[in-house]
Amino acid sequence: MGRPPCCEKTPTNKGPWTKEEDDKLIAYKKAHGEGSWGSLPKAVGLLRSGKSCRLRWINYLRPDIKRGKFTEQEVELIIEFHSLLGNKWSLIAARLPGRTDNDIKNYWNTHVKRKFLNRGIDPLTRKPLCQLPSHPDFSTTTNNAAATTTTKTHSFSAPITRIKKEEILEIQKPKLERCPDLNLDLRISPPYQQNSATRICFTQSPGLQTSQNCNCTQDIVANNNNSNNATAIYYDFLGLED
DNA sequence: AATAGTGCCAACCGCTGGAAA
DNA sequence: CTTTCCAGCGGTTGGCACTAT
Repeated sequence: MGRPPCCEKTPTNKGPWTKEEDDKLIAYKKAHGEGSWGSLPKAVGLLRSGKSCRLRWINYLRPDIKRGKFTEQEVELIIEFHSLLGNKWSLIAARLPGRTDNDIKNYWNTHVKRKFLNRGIDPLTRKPLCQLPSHPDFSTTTNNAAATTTTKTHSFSAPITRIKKEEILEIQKPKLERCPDLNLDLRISPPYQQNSATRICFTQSPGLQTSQNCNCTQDIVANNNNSNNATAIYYDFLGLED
């Protein structure tokens, strides 16, 4: 019953790839392009699983892979996209040409994450560690209702808390003081708006030049002149507005 | 020079969702 | 509808390279 396997299950090699294995895989991909990873090892003559071949190709052998250190610009983008997308490494990688999800994940875990932790900031929530339930100091900060509420709803509605770019870059310098007096809530879903006429301006999302592409300001003026109460709300997705 | 500690990254593991039978 | 396979993804690990003592 069910779908038959596309290929035989044979014992496979594990561990680091040899030059010969790489060459075989590259030659096959050059000749055949995209194909079934399941049947590829047998076709190529490799004692590897299709999964292993796919990983090796995507993370290392692909011709468009960019190797070497991440530039400052790339690091900024990673931080920005991570604040927006979370640990969706493949989505972040799709926005950084030549970089793989594995690369980005490794870079995040070995560089950026530690820098957040050094500053006493939870890398995932951007909240001070002392405000997290698992933190020893948490009980001392939970005396008010706001502190005890764990918000799982993410919204772009203002007021959005901002992490300034300088703030993030500053993370590279380890500091001793912890739990800075910052509200670092991340809000990433469209807001609920009672007023259906309210519009959202997305032009401050990465890659768009606000001044060139956004005409919300003019619209507001026009709408106000027409006295129909419509408003445009600006959301800085990543809280990085200077 | 030897050893221990740390950082980095390639590769593996396990899970999930979609497609096929 | 159920079962199975496969591709893709995120988390984790093993081992090499480098640095500090």
